Amino acid sequence: MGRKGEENRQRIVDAANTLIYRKGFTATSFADIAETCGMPKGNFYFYFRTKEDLLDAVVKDRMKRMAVHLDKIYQDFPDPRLRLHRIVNAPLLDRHEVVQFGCPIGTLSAELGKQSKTGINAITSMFTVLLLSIRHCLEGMGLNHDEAERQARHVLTSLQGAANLSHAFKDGNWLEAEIQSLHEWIDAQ
Amino acid sequence: MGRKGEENRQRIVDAANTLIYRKGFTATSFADIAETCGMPKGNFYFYFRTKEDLLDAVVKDRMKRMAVHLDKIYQDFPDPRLRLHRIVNAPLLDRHEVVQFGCPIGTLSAELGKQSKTGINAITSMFTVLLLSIRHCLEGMGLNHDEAERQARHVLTSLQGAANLSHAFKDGNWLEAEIQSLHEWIDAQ
DNA sequence: GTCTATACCTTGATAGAC
DNA sequence: GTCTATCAAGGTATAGAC
Repeated sequence: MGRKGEENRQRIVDAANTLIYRKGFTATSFADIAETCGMPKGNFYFYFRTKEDLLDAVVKDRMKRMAVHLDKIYQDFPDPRLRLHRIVNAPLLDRHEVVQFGCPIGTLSAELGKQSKTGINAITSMFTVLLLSIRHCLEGMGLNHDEAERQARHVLTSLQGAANLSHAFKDGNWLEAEIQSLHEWIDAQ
Repeated sequence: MGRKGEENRQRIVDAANTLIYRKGFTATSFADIAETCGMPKGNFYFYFRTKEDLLDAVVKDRMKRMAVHLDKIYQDFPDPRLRLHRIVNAPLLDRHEVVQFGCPIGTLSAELGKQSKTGINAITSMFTVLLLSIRHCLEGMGLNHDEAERQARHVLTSLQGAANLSHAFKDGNWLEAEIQSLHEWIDAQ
């Protein structure tokens, strides 16, 4: 596939990514995606064999973007405590979108987890990467392995719950309050 | 509508309730529901004008069941601390289902919140009822109004996050560990 | 590689016999 | 009230011209 082909493929993935986030996977149709990226839907089958294949590509793309984001934090913040502050603060950077459409990882995994779609393993691995990053920071701050794992799970749980309730109530204060608590807790460690 | 009619209506609501929980609202079709409750789908339109009307009935039914459940806890446990223990423990009673299909309130509100379905307000009110119950317990335990609200939100956030991650990872330990922490926290208040 | 046209199925919803 | 038959619309996926 040439350069032009790669570009088109990426345009499809980007449009699908946005729409799946905003409407959900089942509720997103090829017609929607075609309209958003300005391509006839017949073209999709040149790049992806099925709708699920497109979903896999979208999840891989999200995974890649998250890895880039985490890498940047790792480079910019060598200190594990400051690093952790940045990681838990990330949802607030997209506060408005989280209120409107929920957590991009959480809402998709919730939908795919009900059915037994293949994409569920991939999206869950995004949670795993986040968990490992958080645990690594906590270990760097002096917590032993078991305690770091325990607390990292608690941090991820809080973020996930706060994103969900912010979305349900359409109120960013849930997210803000919970992340504020996390910042204070980090400084107390 | 006579007794027989009420029965049939309830059978439809029950089947829809189960399927919407297991597959999601969009992914649940009238054909699915008809097969589950053993009625031709043509009948549904005698009881409900649209699929959204049926959704509203399902949410109202869930709301009613939760109210009954909470009432029972209120009668059986006059002490606010014991009461709160029971409330936060509730998800563990359906542990297996939560792992398979997620939180019945959280996953549905996540789906409906993305679209602007009318049912979103009703399902969110289930969170509100839970929040008020938790806050009421905390006030009964001596916390002042603001602090009780703050902590009640934190409790609900933890439960919601734990249910989501249990579902995503298909691992009930997330739920168990978080609820265990909540029990310990309650006893420390 | 890209596009149009369309096959084929399932969806929510309706009509009308009984 | 209950059922069968069917509708129009929209879904994924395919065929084939260019």
